[in-house]
Amino acid sequence: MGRAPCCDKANVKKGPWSPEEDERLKSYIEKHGTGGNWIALPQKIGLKRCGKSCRLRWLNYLRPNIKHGGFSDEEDSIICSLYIAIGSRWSIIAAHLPGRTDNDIKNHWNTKLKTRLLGKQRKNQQNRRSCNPKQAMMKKKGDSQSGSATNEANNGWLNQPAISTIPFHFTDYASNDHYSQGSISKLHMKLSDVRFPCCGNGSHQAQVAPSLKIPQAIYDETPVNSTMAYSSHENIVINDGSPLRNVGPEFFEQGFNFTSNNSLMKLEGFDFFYGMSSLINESVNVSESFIWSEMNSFTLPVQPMASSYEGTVRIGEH
DNA sequence: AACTGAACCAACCGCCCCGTT
DNA sequence: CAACGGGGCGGTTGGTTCAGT
Repeated sequence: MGRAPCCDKANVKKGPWSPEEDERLKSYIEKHGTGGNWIALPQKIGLKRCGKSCRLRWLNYLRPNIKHGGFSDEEDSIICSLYIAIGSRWSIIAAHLPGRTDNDIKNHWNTKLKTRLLGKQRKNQQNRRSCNPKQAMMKKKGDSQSGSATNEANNGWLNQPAISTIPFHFTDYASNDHYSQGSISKLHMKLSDVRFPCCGNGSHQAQVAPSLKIPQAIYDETPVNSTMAYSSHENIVINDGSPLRNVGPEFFEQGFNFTSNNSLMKLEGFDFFYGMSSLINESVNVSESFIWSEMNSFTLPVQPMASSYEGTVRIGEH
C-alpha cells in the first residue's frame, strides 16, 4: 500500500509555471514567508499547484540570488571533487556553491560533467575538441560566464594544467558514516557499471568496482594540518603517530595500495579517476590501458571547511 | 525546408528521513 | 512505540532548442 498523495493530483496544475504564478508565489513568500507548510501554501495564495511543486519552484528558480548556467571552472572542479568524495548528494554539493541549486548542479553534472569526467564518448569529445558549436552556442546564450576565456573550443575544466589542483572539501558530514562510507558505497555501485575509456582491457580493470572502497581513514577526524603517511600495509599513521581507524589489511587486499613520499600518498585503486585523468592527460589514447606511473600528478589539497580537517592526497606522484 | 538526434533543463515522481501526535 | 505527514532529496521524464543531414 502506497502512501497517500500530498495533494489532490486531479486538481493541481502541472507543467511549466506561468509568469503570473511565479509572481504570485514570489510576492507571497517575500511578504509572509513559507509559513513552514508548503502543502498549505498554494491554497493560501490561490494557486492550483502541489505544495511540493511550489517549494521546488521557489527553491530552484524564484529564490533570490539564484545563479543559472555559467558554471565556472572552479565550480566545476568543486562539483567533481565533491562528487568523487560523497557521491550524488546534490544538496550537500549545492551547499558549497552559493547561489546554485541542487537541481541545477545535478543537471549540470548529468549533462556535462559526468560525460567529461567519466570519459563517456571520448571519441565525441575529441571530435568536439577542435570545434564545439553547441557549447559555443550556449556561451552565446550566456550559459558560460566562466572565467576561462581561453580556448573556447575546449571546456575550461579540461584546460587545467597537467598538475591539476581541485579543491576538496571535507565537512562534518564526511566523518559521519552515513555520509561517507554509505554514500561512497552507493557511488561505488554506480561506478561499477561504468566503463572507463582507459581501462577497458587494461590491467587495472580487475581493480575497478565492486572492490573499490575509499579508506574510511580519509574521512576520519584527521587533525587539522596533519599530514598522512603510511608505515606499512598493516597500518596507516598520521605523522603524529596516531593510528587512523578502519583501514586494515583487507583494504589493501582489495587492490589498494599506498606508497609513501614523505607526507604524500600515491593512492592506487582509484580507478574512477581514470576517466578524469584521461581528460587531463591529453595524450592518453582510448585504446591504451592506463598506467598510473605514466600519469601526471593530480593533487587534491584538502581544504578545511568550518572546523574540519586538512590533509593532502596526491595521486600518481612518485 | 523537413527531418532526426543530441543536448539541455525545468519539473515531476516517489522514496526516505524525521518531527509530531 | 507506532503511525502519520511534511519536507527534503535523488532519479527520471518530457519539452524545447539547435545542429547536422
